[in-house]
Amino acid sequence: MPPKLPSPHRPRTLVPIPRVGGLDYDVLDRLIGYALRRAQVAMFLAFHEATRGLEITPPRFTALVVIGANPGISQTTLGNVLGIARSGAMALTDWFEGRGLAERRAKPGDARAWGLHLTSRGERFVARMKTKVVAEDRRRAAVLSRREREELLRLLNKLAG
Amino acid sequence: MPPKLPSPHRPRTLVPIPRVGGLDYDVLDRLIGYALRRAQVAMFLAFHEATRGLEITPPRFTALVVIGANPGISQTTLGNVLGIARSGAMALTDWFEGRGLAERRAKPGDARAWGLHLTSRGERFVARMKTKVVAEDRRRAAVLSRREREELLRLLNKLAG
DNA sequence: ACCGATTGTTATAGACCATTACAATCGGGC
DNA sequence: GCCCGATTGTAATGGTCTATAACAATCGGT
Repeated sequence: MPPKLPSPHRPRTLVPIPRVGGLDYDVLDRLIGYALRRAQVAMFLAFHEATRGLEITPPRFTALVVIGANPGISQTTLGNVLGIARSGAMALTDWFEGRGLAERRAKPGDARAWGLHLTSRGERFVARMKTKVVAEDRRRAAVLSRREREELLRLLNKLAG
Repeated sequence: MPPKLPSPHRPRTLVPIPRVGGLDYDVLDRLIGYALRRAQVAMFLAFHEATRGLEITPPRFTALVVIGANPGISQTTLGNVLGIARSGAMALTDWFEGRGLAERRAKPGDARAWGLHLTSRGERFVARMKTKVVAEDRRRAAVLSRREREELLRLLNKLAG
């Protein structure tokens, strides 16, 4: 058997959080936080599956979508949207520029900040990504009825504040 | 102003994922995965708040609860429950032993595996933790009605598979 | 014109987790 | 009773993600 090639990027969690038979979960079964975590890992793995080979992670996906929908956005704002520090937003931006997906352009009226924009290659890439990710999200959520899905979205957003 | 002491352990995300006004979220608003992530971060921060000073993270909490409810469980099984590799389960166990919360005991009938058990100090610690975490989970979920909470739990578990 | 705030940047450190390799032990088939 | 593949715990290593701190350039209000 040939040696396994190292994956170019690895999801941080590789396996779903299982429900081990015959085990007492005690209070965990009553915690929304725990159920949330399990569901999130499941959806994350689906995401990773859908974007296989694209080297895309959830933060990268979110960032690209946000840049695409809000051209000229600053790195600081991008960081705020993602809930990460500015240095992290910068690392993301570097990564995008390194692959020709997005670029920094001078911002008229403020010489400190850059405005972020997708390249045309980035536009195509994001469009393809969105299709795949949305399809996978739908597919994974297909265990729920349309009504349940709407309800879940509503409850989650309420919870997120 | 006195220099800020380094926190003994830092949550990986320090701020909630906000909803930035005037921003176009494009397709993100329709993705369950994204809503899930936002809700999870919010609950995680609440968790971190509730366990302030205890140096407890969600995996540590889960592990201690599971050990408490299933004394004699092996490290490998613990890893499976958490969805992490054996080496990670071992690091957790070391951490617990280092603080006198849990211990490895020889397992009758299998000289390879250890059986994990809470110490009496661990028992008290877990009891206190459970109280705090459950209370905080309830408090945070109080934006939902009882009926909504039940429904959310059901939908999340369905999604997690 | 000055001064506090903001922006991007760099360097550094820490937490978390997987991978790999290894030794001891187990257990089923012969 | 012995052998061999599977399992368990362990140690060493590396990668990824993110925060923190410090810095220079720039902005903007007083």
